[in-house]
Amino acid sequence: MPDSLRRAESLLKTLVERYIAEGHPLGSRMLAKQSGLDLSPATIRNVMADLEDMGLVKSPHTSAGRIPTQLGYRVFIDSLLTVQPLNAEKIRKVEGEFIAGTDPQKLVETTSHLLSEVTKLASLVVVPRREEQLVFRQLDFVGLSGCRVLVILVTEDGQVQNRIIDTERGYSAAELVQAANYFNDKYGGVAISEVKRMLLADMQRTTKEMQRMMELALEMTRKMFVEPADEGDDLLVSGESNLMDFPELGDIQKLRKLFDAFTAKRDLLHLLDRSMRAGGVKIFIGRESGYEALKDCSVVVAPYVVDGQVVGTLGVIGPTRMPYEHIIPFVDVTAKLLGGALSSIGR
Amino acid sequence: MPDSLRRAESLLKTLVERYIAEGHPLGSRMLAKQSGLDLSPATIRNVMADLEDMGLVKSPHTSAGRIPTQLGYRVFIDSLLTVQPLNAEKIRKVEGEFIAGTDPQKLVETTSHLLSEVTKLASLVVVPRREEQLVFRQLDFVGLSGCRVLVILVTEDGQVQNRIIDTERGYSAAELVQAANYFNDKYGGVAISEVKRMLLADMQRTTKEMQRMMELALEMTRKMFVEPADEGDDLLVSGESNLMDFPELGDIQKLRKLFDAFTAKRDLLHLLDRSMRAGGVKIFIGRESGYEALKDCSVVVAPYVVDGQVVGTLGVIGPTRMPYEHIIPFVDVTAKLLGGALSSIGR
DNA sequence: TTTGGCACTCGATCGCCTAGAGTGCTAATC
DNA sequence: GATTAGCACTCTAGGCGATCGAGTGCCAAA
Repeated sequence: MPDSLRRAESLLKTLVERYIAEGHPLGSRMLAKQSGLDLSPATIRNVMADLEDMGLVKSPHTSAGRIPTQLGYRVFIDSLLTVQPLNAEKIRKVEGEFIAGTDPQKLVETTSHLLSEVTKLASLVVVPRREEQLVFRQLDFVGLSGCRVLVILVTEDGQVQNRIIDTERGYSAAELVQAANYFNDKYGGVAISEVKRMLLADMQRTTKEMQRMMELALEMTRKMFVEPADEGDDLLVSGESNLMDFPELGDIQKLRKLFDAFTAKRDLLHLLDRSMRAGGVKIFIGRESGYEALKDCSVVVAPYVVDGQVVGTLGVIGPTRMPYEHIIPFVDVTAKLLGGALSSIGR
Repeated sequence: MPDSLRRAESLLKTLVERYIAEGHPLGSRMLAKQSGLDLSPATIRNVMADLEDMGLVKSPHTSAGRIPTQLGYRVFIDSLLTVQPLNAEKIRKVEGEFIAGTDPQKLVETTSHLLSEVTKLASLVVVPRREEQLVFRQLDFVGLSGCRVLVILVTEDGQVQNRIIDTERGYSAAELVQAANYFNDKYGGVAISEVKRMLLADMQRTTKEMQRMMELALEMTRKMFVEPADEGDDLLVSGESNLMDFPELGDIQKLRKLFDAFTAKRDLLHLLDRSMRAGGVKIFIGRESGYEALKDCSVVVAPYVVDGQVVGTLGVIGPTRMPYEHIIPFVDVTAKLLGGALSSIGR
């Protein structure tokens, strides 16, 4: 019966919409009025019973109307949601935040704040530190006290990483410059991962003639490249405290778990990594994320693309009951804008 | 009557101690047992009435025993507290965290985590970015796409700051190297604030002969140095979620205000700045901090010293009811250790 | 000065009740 | 056969009152 099915869908839609907007369970009476279907509460009740059998809605208790289940949200989002396109003015305003001439780090931070500011949720941005995608540009050695040397690594996209390392012996400023030059000539423009491999190979067959200068360069760069640099990607979170405004997260215990997840980052990073492959916006509802701490939350994320390559992911996290129709397009355009801004730095 | 006064003090001391430990208001009966003074509850009640008159204790309601007031805590800390010295083993363990060969940024982050980890409170560390104290060491220019140049600034203490700037025209790699050399020779070892001043002066009297090379160096460094760099000091907060475990901060509204203060940072920075001058550990109890959001919190901070100069402040923030006798010495040694570790990098 | 005694206050907890919202089922209606 | 009205039932929220226990303040005795 496609007719009664359509009706059920329509009712589910208004139920989810109203629930998202108000936060109260919806009774048959209310739903009859809101639906615009001109049905009596009794009929609505029958439909709701069916929806409950299908696992799309549930009631918190006997006399309390219905709220969507996780599955209900899923169906709503997948086939019932009518996304509100951002109006041009708003896009313009957001675009203005991505001022061109800034370095990647700043750009990513701005994006993170923008996301949480506009959505009033917590925002997540994965900062790509994945070496596979970075291309080596330049290295600098700066002698510090004793045998310590500060190594500064610049990649093609303008990221700067630095690290202090201990060397076997002290080196003069001239030696350091020479070593850096040697290194830069040899490896400039090579992917970091490749540099790593070449270094390892070079270390094996260090012949006498290259010894002098290589020795130094190798010693220092080994520590920089080969030893585990920073634990891979990094995650930027902001607007966490926005989540405290939602009554469904009012339980301090839940909140604590959530905040701990923000600081631990590991699980979240893994979650965001999963959505790197997919093309557009991806949504995890409640337990779909696979993490207990997020069971009352939804995560809306989109990968962003620099020079045709997916390099990172960004998105927001909030209560399951969030205004998806606004959040989804916003996350979408933000990802595109960030990708664009980052691409323009590279070249 | 010094005798009855001593008694009152002793009672206040045990009251504060017990209250810090248990969190419940203390009644006369309980206090009589705990005090070890061999007095009847009735007598205790009289003393408590006096203490209440003095504004040192109060009762939440008529039949609920007494808790310390802000003033009570103050008196307790100033003259009654017996600080527990850290045992040698613990110091050793903490010392181990300050591995020598790391850069300042990492060191400060480690300290921040250590503080919150050990105290189970939220930790605060002011990262010194104050230019007055930084000494210029080296500059690098890395050409990016178009007219964009990445400027990398290294200071004597091994800090690295970088910034992308837009220039008037594109420069060749050789030009960039030359300009950097020129700049490094001229300003190496000079305090940043001094570099700024000299730059401003030089820009005025740019004579022809220096023009060639100066022009470039000036253009780029003007943006780096003269335009407001990063908004001054930065504040590192960690372990915020520890605060959610305290029932006295169980009110979501309060918590929200507190967390907002952490992200806003401005007020906190100002507060920590105030304690830069003072020598040792400084304690702000409740409203003493002057900020509404902190009215139920205490802040324990100590400045840290690098090469004889106070450069920053660190500490913890938690509920007024915190175990001061452990927190205070811990903050104290942490400040000393961080100062020491940072000094050893400088030279 | 200390203490015992006593009246009093107040919060917390429990049980009870009611009002209201909403359901599910059955029988009547279209 | 689908829809609806009617009705009994369930459950929550909130108010009311009683009781209990912890603790105070004060007074009079020791």
